Amino acid sequence: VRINPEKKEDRERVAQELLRVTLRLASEHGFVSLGLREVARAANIAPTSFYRHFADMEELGRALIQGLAAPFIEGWAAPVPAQERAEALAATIASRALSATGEDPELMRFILAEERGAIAGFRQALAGLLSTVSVRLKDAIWSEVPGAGASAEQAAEAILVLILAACAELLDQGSERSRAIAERLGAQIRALLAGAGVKGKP
Amino acid sequence: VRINPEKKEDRERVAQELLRVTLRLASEHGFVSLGLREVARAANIAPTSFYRHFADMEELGRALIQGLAAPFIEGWAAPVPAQERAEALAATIASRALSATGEDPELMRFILAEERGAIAGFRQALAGLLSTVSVRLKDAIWSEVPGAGASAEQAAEAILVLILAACAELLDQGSERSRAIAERLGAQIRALLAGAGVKGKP
DNA sequence: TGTACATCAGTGAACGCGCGTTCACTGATGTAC
DNA sequence: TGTACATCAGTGAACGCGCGTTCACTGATGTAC
Repeated sequence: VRINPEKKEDRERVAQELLRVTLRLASEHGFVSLGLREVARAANIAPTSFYRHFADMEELGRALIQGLAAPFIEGWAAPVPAQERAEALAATIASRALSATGEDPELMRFILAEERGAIAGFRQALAGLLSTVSVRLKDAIWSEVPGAGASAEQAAEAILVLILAACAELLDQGSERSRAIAERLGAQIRALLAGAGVKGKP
Repeated sequence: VRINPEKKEDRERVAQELLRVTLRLASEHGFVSLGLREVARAANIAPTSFYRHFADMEELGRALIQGLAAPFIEGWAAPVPAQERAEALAATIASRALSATGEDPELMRFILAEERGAIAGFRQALAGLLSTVSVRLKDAIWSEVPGAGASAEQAAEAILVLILAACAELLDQGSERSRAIAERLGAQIRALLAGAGVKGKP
């Protein structure tokens, strides 16, 4: 029994719509407050049709993390040709995260909220995704400062935390303060790297 | 019409019980998922009795922030005799925040979750409470490093962000890793202060 | 001191409503031969 | 090519349930005189 690619596309489109609609509603009331009927209503499907895609809201939440949050976050630390210096990598990740916040604020709100939220499984999943970013940063510092040791990891983790905080502030403050937020983040990152033994531009 | 202090105590006791019970349930399912009946049930009062204390869950949430979160957070930066050095102040705030996390994890979870959560009013209220901590830290840096300028504020805000992230990790990791978390936080703070021009212990 | 009245936290009954879930059905599409 | 069957997303009706809220009442306590 082969599958019609056209029908498969239809099915996928509805599932994606459920995910996007959930992000929109979650940015207003919070994911845990959402009900199956509320989401189905916003996606223009019958409540019972929800079950054709997800067993319940928890499964939908997991799909959100694996299907939308994961590529979103992994994109921040995606490789860039000819960029091996740790400070430049940190600046790139920061810049990408801030841009991503502007491009998909609802997804960013979901990530920031659930990273600190009450659902332990979501916290763990998001921590895992975010750790791949800080690990990449740590490796860059490590290779640049041979004797860095644990301080490379501490610095990398601190930088990621500062980046997320800046994204959270950007979400609330609006884009008119985005310049100030980006500059402050840059200064914080440079201070941290200096403290970890990474020298700035000569 | 004077008020019987004994009755007033009773009333206050029930209200406090509602707040504590809400914190407990919120740490399990998230504040926005809680219903009035669920909270009343856990506090052993009839659903209708809830209205004797709060108009709705939103008002209870505001009381949580003003009544429990505010003194909790303000305690971190409470003055200590003979402690003017910025690095020592930062270490004190960090230590107090980590201890507070161990002593009242449910309140800490609430603060961390709602600081990033979907309710804008809660985010703003908590940001205001937390900013008093970073302002105190900024002042200490400022008075110690006269030429610090904006970098004092940037460093103070970064330190607070790192402290909160450490508390979040402590909540999840359990107390067996508390030593490692505290030491990493200390190293991150020292690195940041060094980058902001604050010299470590001579 | 006694009596009448006011205050107020707590409560049970009752309401209308939206929820999650089940079920049997439709209709479009694909497969077998 | 035509016919019979399989698959499957979508749906409306229906269910039992818990929700938020209103109302009138109780009973303990305080106040007035």
